[in-house]
Amino acid sequence: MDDTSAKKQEDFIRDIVRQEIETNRFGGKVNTRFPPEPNGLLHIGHAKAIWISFALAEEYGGYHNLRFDDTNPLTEKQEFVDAIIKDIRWLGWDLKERIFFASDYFEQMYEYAVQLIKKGKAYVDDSTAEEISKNRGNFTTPGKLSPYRERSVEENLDLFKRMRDGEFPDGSRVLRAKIDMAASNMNMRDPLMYRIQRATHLHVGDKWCIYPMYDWAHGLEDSIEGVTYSLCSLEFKDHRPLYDWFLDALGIFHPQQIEFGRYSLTYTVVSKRVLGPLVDAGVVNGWDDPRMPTLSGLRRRGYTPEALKLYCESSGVSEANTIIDINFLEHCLREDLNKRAPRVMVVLRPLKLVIDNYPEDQVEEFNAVNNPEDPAAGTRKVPFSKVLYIEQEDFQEVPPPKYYRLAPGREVRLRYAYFITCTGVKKNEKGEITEVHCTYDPATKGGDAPDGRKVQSTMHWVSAKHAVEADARLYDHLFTKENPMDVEEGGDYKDYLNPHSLEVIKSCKVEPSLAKAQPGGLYQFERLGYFCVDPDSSANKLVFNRTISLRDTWAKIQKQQK
RNA sequence: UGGCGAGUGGUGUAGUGGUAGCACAGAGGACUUUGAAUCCUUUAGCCCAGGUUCGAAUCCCGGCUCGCCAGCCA
Repeated sequence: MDDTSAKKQEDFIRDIVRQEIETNRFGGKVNTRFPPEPNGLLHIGHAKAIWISFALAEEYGGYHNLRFDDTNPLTEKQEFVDAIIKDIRWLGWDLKERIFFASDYFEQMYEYAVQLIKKGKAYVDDSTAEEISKNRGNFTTPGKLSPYRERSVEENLDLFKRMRDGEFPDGSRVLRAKIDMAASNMNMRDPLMYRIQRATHLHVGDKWCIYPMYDWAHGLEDSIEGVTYSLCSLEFKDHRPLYDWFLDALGIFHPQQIEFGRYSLTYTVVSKRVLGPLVDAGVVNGWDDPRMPTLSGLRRRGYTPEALKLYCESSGVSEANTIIDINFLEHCLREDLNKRAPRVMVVLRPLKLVIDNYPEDQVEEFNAVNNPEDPAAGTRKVPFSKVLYIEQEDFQEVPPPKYYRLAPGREVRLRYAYFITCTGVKKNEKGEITEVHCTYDPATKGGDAPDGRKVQSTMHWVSAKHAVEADARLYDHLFTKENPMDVEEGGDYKDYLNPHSLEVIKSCKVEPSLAKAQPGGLYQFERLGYFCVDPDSSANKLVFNRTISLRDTWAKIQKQQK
């Protein structure tokens, strides 16, 4: 990733790393990893977790591995491997060749397990799953020792080999570490290391019928890869003693696990358990629906990797689980989009505007600035004629207080074109306004009055006969409640789904320069917001997603007036 | 009612024994050919109670609140 914007990062993890560099614990090396299980798509929370690990290694010149923690073949799929790699690359991380699979270490893990058995620190248990669960005890009661706990090393070795060789049915035996059935930390009550599970593995096929458990496998994977700092979320804090125990028992390279808080966003939920049903029920249009917090959803929505990076690095790292105000994410988005998005004029809800004193067949072209934040973006020509479209919201027959836009008798500026003065309206039989009529002042060509008079408002417009039609999809938060998971008695999170999270507007009028817009293209529709071209667009129909609106002071005033 | 962790403005974070700072959000204003952007001003905070100290957000002690943990999931 480019780090032109990188500022000095300070957090408790970097404090630890800095201290350990001074004490030379790892010879100055800072290597990290991001270890997803390929059983789902990455979301905004993962983007932050990836940033925490990868940016740290990058700062210290270490490597950052992507390692698929593929120890449970029942839930894992190749499509997720592919999607995860795509998402991480999209975020801007250079993975180089450093993409690994836990399953590549299965043989080595097996050898390590044999070592533990030989040291008398692991045993094969023939108990059923229920027995093991029951004998584990609970928070206040110690567990009971398994009747198989004192088997001889020879018997354990033999049984474990035969587990691997497929002599026993699924679930009939497990390999467990011999630690302490009375430990207050449940993870230390003789945790399982291997289970028998016949399933075709996405990466190693049918080679194995025993699969390692997370706690056993994870430290080994880190150790084998030379990861120095194994960063994970808070819920693994209780697992660290076990992580350490395995590595110490084996006497192999021992990385440092450090846990950080999970990050959530207001008006959002990232859990598969919640999002899955919404996808299945068609509440959203798939995992990459622009309302989804998945990286594929954010990408389709128009989020940029740079905006996400800004969000990750400026939202802090701590040991508390937090819910970050989604306003902050959106602020980061606007920050980036403002700098990069070309400006363009689009009328979402058209209202016909006729300039009565403008010559019938005349067409003029005005120069429009592509991006005031970036002079290098240049200018473009925008055609102007007698009949235009303006935004319905930009005209009020009876203007409310503080309304600056067009109203009968009022003069406003049409951006880059002329000052116009409203002379009247035409209505249909239902009394709805169908046309607004006005006159223009030829002396204000380009948008400046030679006599220095001012107008209160500048409005966007599109020439009717040059307009291209497009659909616009306007998005809002998926949920109406800050924390949708904080449900009231008898309710559930579905009660907080936002019924207005998607609004589709047909037949918007866009300026002709947009005719050649390509999927993924990002624009600022002046005065409206940032939009991107959706992949649903075709040669004869443009579809735009509203990525995020512009900050809207007028909307705020209107709210106050209510 | 066991273990582990966390509590600083509304939100997120800095501060590690010496004037509680930053960002977002909120409020007000300047500027403006986007009611955008930009700029300025401003509201608002150390979970509670003891103790140590000249001095405590920081150290000690007790309490409270929140989160996580009893998968052959990760």
